[in-house]
Amino acid sequence: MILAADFYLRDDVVRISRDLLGKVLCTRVHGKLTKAIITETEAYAGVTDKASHAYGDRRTKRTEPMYGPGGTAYVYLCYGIHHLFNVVTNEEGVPHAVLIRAGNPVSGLETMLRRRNREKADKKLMPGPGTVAQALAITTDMTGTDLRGKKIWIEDHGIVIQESEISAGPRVGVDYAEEDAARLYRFIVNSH
DNA sequence: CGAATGATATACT
DNA sequence: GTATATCATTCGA
Repeated sequence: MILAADFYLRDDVVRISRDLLGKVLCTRVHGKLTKAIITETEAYAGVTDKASHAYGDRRTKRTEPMYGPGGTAYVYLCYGIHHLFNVVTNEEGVPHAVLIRAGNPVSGLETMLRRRNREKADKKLMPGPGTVAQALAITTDMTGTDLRGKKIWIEDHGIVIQESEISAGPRVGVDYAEEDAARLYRFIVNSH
């Protein structure tokens, strides 16, 4: 079943990041259906978080989707090469988001392998946020679209991740964020 | 370890 | 309008 709006509209982005572990991210691009279970996430807590693009209420054309209602996609190009996919949370006007950092294939494996230019499904299939987006063909033209659309959506397969299987840690690649860089906003499912 | 690579934000003219 | 610094990274040595 597809995740309902009230899942995204809650006001605790850190809690939503943790709850997204075990959910299934799905895309249908060029007629190809691909699904991946989410195994790693990071929370970005809006205007007060120095690691967030929306820190200091910097509302620009790029960050605009984060100001939309929870359940919207925020995709942008990083380092000129990689598309990074985020789930917008909280009510409209509050720019909270969750970065999807890693996943495991559920279906459409052949398509993902081809997109990633790999032979076998190994640990290098989706080890980071850029590669997840590449495997699922997520691009910036999906930014601002609803996560219950025809091209991209998130399903709940009833998979329950126990607290004991989750590790929390500091976020990656945000050294510039000073004291906010140390926050435990990253969640990983063990057995990666 | 370090190059690749381009959109975007910001600070100029 | 034009210029330039800066990235929520990846891959191959």
